[in-house]
Amino acid sequence: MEGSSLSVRKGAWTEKEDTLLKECIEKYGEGKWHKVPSRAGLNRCWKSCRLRWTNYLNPNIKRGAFADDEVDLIIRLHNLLGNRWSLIAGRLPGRTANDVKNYFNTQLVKKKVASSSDPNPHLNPSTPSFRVIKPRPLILSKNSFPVILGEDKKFNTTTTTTLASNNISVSANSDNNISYCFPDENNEVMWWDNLMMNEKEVDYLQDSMNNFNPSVLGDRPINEELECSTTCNLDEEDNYGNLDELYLDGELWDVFNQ
DNA sequence: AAATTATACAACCGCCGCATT
DNA sequence: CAATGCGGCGGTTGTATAATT
Repeated sequence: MEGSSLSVRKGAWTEKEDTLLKECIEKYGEGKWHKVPSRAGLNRCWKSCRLRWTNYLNPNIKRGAFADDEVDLIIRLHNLLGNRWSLIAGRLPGRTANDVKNYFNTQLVKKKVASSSDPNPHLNPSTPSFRVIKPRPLILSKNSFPVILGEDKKFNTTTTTTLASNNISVSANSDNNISYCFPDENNEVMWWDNLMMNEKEVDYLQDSMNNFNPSVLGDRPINEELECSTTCNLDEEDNYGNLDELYLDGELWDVFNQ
């Protein structure tokens, strides 16, 4: 079993141990955690070292109470992603997955249980938005995947299209990598537009607005685990494309024969 | 003031996915 | 293809501190 050596220390870390670990990371950098205990001279398992660094010693960690906007974002992302704390924390600069998980379990679960009359709809289990929206399998057919390109050159309106029976927001970058998300039962897909974009995506979107490429759609939320890519023949006249190939998670879908 | 209970969060554990051999 | 190791994740527990009785 991992980390079960009898001589390995457990429990709270001492200042001395913290110092040794910090010096080790500063010298060798993050990674190669299995080497850290010997390198640092610590009688700890590598997992304990890694956890101590990622959840506590890392200087990038943000301390203090969660701000209102952070709490709101946690709730919204949890509604979308469920208990995928690392993904949620990834959208909260300086916050660790452990922090987010602890906060949610100690602060928000209590409210969730006790607040059916909560005015905040995201804390009220009786509202639809309280539900966790889980990714659904895609079923595509030729007829349901007619057009995904063009439509708005200035990115100032929503670009959606109909895939199968769902309205799914789609985005594509210059490499024809297309991302999409599912709407909730109220057909709302907009709320996390900006929240779900990282700096690279924002930069890309702004760059795209200045130099329109017809194979690019208005940027939409990205589900990081459900990404598809396509190759298309583009009709330059009307900016509408004909789908040639569609890949979902690396698997080719024969969209014209379904 | 002491005992008890509740809370916050640090830390551990087992499992899983991926890369390498 | 199977075995192995590494790194990471989420669930859960442990413990220090605060609040309450």
